[in-house]
Amino acid sequence: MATKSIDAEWKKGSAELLILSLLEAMPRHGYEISKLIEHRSEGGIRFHAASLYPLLYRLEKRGWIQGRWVEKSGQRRRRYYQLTPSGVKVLAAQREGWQAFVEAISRITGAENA
Amino acid sequence: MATKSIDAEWKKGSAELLILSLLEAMPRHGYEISKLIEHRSEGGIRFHAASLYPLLYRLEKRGWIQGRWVEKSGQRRRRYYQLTPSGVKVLAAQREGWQAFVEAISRITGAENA
DNA sequence: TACGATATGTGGCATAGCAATATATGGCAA
DNA sequence: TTGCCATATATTGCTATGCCACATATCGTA
Repeated sequence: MATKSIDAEWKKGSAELLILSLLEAMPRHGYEISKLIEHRSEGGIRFHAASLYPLLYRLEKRGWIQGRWVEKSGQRRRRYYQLTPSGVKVLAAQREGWQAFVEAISRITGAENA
Repeated sequence: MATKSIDAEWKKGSAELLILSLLEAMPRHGYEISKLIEHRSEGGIRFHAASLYPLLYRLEKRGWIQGRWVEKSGQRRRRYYQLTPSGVKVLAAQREGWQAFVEAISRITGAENA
């Protein structure tokens, strides 16, 4: 139970919001993003490489994030992504959308006394 | 904008929670469920027939809901679904899981000052 | 040498949403 | 009487996407 995700299904769709949010403050690379999500959710939400990297390419292709390779001696090359101006706008819209969605779910699942 | 879903992606996975919640108080049929969700979310969340009916079959197959045909003169036959004891337990677990998920998302997307 | 952590990448399968389409009934308007 | 809309359930086929398993590559440590 503790090794499993909170719910694999619910992770879908929220992935973009999570990644864009984490890139808001500073550029980060893929592995860092996956570890951050894992730690902050206390292991509840986990991104697999096979989901994360293709998603990063999609976000970059849409122009929401911009990646650049950083090579430092003593470590494998990393691709750091940062939010583009377009990505900042999308993030704001997604935050609003997420709020609205959570409220809608709340109204539907909790209004059984109506 | 108003004709579009809040976000098609976020609907994924929450579908089961929505349906189980709506069946908690009383048995309902498919079309009724889709209309209820649409109205309570003020059009933000909408279930298409091609998603809803297969989902209802899946839930019934898993033993979480039980359907029965109701035929009344003057209207098309309807299939009313009600929660099974197993479904009640699953609903409780899904409610908890949803809460935990929303909190985890909040921690990840809002902790950029850490 | 061997293993684990870091770091990125991909082929292929399974799931699942949705557009389009179909069937069937009843009410209402042209 | 013909046509259209709302109700109500159902399926086919396309597409998007998550994940298992595997691969590549570097570094530290035992």
